Amino acid sequence: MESTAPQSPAGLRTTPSWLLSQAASHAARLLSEGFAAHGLRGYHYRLLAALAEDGPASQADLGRRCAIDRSDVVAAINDLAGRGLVVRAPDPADRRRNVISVTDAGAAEAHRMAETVDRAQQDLLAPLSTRERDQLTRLLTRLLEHHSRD
Amino acid sequence: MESTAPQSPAGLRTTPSWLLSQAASHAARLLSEGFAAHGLRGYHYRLLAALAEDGPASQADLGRRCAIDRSDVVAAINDLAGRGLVVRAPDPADRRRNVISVTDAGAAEAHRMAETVDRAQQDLLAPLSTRERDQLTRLLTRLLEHHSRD
DNA sequence: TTCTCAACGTTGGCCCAGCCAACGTTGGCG
DNA sequence: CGCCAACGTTGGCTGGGCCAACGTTGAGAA
Repeated sequence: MESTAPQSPAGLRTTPSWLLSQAASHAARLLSEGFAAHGLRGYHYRLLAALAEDGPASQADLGRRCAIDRSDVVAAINDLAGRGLVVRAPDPADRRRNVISVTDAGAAEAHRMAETVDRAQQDLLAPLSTRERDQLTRLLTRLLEHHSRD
Repeated sequence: MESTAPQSPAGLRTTPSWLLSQAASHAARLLSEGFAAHGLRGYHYRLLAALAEDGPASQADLGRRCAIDRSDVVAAINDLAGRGLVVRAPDPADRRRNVISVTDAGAAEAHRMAETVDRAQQDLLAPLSTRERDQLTRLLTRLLEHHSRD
């Protein structure tokens, strides 16, 4: 009885929602292992990448761009600023706001982390051919488009 | 500038791991909304379904079958037993163990919840054709097979 | 102008899922 | 008999996400 697979009930195991959640959890593990090597987490990268791509922004803006609650942005920016990857400065034009900008070190780190992310994708998709990867991406994109009509 | 999508940096938005996690989170939301109508949660259903499918088992066994930590099984079985969906009895053959069995009410509830799960799959996959659903399932299964070589 | 209301950053807290350590109890094997 | 493993149970920790409240600041209405 030392059988192999300790998974869920058969009924669930073949269910698309279950497959999705399992696959997502493998992906998350790969990613967070990669991020850990940088001493950072997923949301740090999201913020850093958003800043590197679209330029400086207020914390609230950043939160909206990255779908991170503004209260959580505070702590994450503290971390990034503490490492010199990002600078927090009061906005002279609106004293309610802080302007967050990437430093050179931050841009470099963002670039390195992007490579880490790429490697994780390779690992994740290893068993699939290029064509199949495209298929998967296309299907998932269709799903998301449909389900994010607000 | 009231633009529509408040998502992640462009670099991530097209990344398979990101697509997966987003799709999985939609799926999880659909499922947990469905489960909420039964006053239960996902892990309750996993346990109940495993019991209904494969018959009575000890808590440790159940945990292994469903990939739920044995400490979490305790509370979940408490809930299920409190609702009369399940019975916890000492195993006469091994006094370390409890034997958990579904009651008739439990079997009925499991059946109803399975229908709820089915509906959630329909909602989730609504934008895809039958053929595409099969493709998606096949691709995800391949991914999981590859990544769960222990 | 003054009043009112919204947005900002920040603190603190809650919830959910998953994981792990520890304990006393019990069984099986050397 | 003695040791070790498995059991159920308690308690606690982590990571991620969400929400409420507060004092500050800006902007539009009366």
